[in-house]
Amino acid sequence: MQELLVSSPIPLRARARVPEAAELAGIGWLANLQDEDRARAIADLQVVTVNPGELLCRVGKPATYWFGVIDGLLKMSNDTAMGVPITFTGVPPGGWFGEGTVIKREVYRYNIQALRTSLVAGISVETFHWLLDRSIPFNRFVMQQLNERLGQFIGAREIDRMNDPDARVARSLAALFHPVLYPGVGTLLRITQQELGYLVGLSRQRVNEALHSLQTAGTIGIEYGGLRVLDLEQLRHHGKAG
DNA sequence: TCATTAAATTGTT
DNA sequence: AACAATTTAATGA
Repeated sequence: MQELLVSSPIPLRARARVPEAAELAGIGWLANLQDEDRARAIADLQVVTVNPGELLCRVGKPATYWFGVIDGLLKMSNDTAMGVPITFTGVPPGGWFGEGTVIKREVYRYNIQALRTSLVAGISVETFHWLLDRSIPFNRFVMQQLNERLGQFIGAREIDRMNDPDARVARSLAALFHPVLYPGVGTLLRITQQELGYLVGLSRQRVNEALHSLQTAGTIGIEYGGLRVLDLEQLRHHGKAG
């Protein structure tokens, strides 16, 4: 299995550019804002293409941007004090993260790494706070975001303790298909079996086996370079009693 | 637009 | 981990 290398030829900041109209359309919360607020948000928005293996956030770095995935797939990993990565979460299109640390003006508490070439948008801490101070729709969005993510992290701990690989794959997949946190995903998630292996912590072969088991059960559909959800509730509850 | 080739992804052992 | 089979993307006429 090839290791995901960390490369940084040109700093992300230097590669950032102004987003195109089609890219703005993929940012759901913009539509909630009043015209004036939206204009300011768009004026501050930047996008950057992140290459596979590149780090977007590093633990300990001051939070300067609030990020969202427009296209691609990122991996959020927390390290323990001993440096052993413990929790993994994928961030598919439509997902925004970092609000917790941005609100408190602290340092990032996790690493964010691109699993594949991804297009990531960001607004500055200043604009984030400006919106937080005056826009109720923006506050609603952030609050909902925090609430849903809390539920996900609780679920992630449960997944970590499960020893049935099929259930782990199912529950991790269900998390990626979360309609509120990741509205950009829809019913077809673009992810390879290799990438899913990285997220769940299983070999590609085992992931392949688990996916076929889920497909036979009618829970998902396997497609080239992606997975389609046929029964989200069954995915969510896989491995639960009752 | 179509045919050919290379690259990526999946299926299997 | 290795390999074959399949699907997509890239290339050029």
